[in-house]
Amino acid sequence: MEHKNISLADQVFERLEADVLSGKYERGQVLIEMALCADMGVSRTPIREAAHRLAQEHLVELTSKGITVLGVTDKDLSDIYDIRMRLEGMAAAFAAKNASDEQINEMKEALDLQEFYEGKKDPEHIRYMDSRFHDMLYAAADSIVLYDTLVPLHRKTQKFRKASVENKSRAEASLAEHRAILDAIAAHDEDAAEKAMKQHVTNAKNHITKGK
Amino acid sequence: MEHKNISLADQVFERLEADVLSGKYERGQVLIEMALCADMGVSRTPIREAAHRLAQEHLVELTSKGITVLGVTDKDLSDIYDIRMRLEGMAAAFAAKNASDEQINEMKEALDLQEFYEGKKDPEHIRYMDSRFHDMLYAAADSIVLYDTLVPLHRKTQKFRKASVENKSRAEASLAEHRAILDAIAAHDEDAAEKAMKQHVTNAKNHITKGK
DNA sequence: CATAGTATAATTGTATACAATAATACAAAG
DNA sequence: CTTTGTATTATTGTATACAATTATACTATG
Repeated sequence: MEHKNISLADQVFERLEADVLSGKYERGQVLIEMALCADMGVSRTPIREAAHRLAQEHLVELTSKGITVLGVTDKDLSDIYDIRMRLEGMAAAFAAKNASDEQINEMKEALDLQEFYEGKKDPEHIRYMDSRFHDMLYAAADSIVLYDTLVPLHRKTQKFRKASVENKSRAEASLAEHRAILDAIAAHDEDAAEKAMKQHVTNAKNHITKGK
Repeated sequence: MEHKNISLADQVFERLEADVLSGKYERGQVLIEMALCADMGVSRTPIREAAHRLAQEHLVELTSKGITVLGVTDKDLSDIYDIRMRLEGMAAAFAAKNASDEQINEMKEALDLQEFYEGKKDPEHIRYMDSRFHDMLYAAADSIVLYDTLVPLHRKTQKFRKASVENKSRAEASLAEHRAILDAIAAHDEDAAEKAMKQHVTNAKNHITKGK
């Protein structure tokens, strides 16, 4: 892998976002800039930059007391899936229209890898390949606005997807749904792609919010 | 009006965003932090914070050369309306479900004012009341995620709405569409609200992208 | 004991100084 | 004339110093 010149601020942002999304910091907890500086071994500047970006995504709130953790509530999660139901369908339709043969092949490889890791019962990699498929699909849709809108929403659901990838039957169904979506995209059938994706996100939501 | 304790960074962000969206800075133009400091009479810290927030919204790009203006392209605009078609419909449905009587009354007052300003041929206020109606509807939908997703998209279309509010027949049609949406919300008819909103955004897109 | 007031401390907001990197101009060599 | 190497400059990234605001603890007073 290539190492890009990633700024400290970017690194802090990723780590802080991951810690909020993973639940390491719980809702209501107040983080202090200086304490984070000591934890991460950087000055306040990159910490502040990251905190402000998190605030823009409503994952934290900045007050005179410090950085209050908000995280993702059950209501947020439900709303995110409702939004994704509509927008991922749109993205799939766009991808069906615009995807190049190369992009389709790359997505197919991602799904083959997903199948491989399911055989090895490797949840970490399964989740990664799942994210990768969606990310590649967003890219194939060829819409910066759609990409910027969907990626943060998708990331916010990550900790909740853990249970799904560890559940064999849901993981298998998810793979089959991905293949159906890709088939429609490969056939450049926009309607079919949109419907298949809508069904996929609906199923994912039902599985994740079950019992909540 | 109450004066909230708005930081310099917030002020710089609003001004910079407005200048990018209004076209004062054109696409490709490179802004330098120090030059902006001199323009606005503040230090680099708030300028940097604002620039990074703009970068997160893809309105600018940060490189070693400076702050490159991206703005909103025609393709972006088209995609934004496609997204809004789906999500504003969702917001209207949510609002039909959740809006309080007080919120419905407030929206009605906003539409009455919109009608008043159309009579006075005051485009600036027409546009403001239009934004206000949509913003109140987002709030009535009672979904932070939806709100955070839609508000930036709505703001990005602002400079393109200028022509619409100055066109008498479109402005009148827009008001009638708003009233139809509000009627459905007041009746708590989710499907009707969604359909009415979808039609409204579709019409708005058709009017704005006409000839592009 | 409750409450108001005040001094202190903690925290963020802002400005500036310093470091690292990347762009640019220019000169020298082929 | 082109190209390559180098010195200089311009620009952002980062750390730190300072200011302003807000929270907190404590004391005096009723």
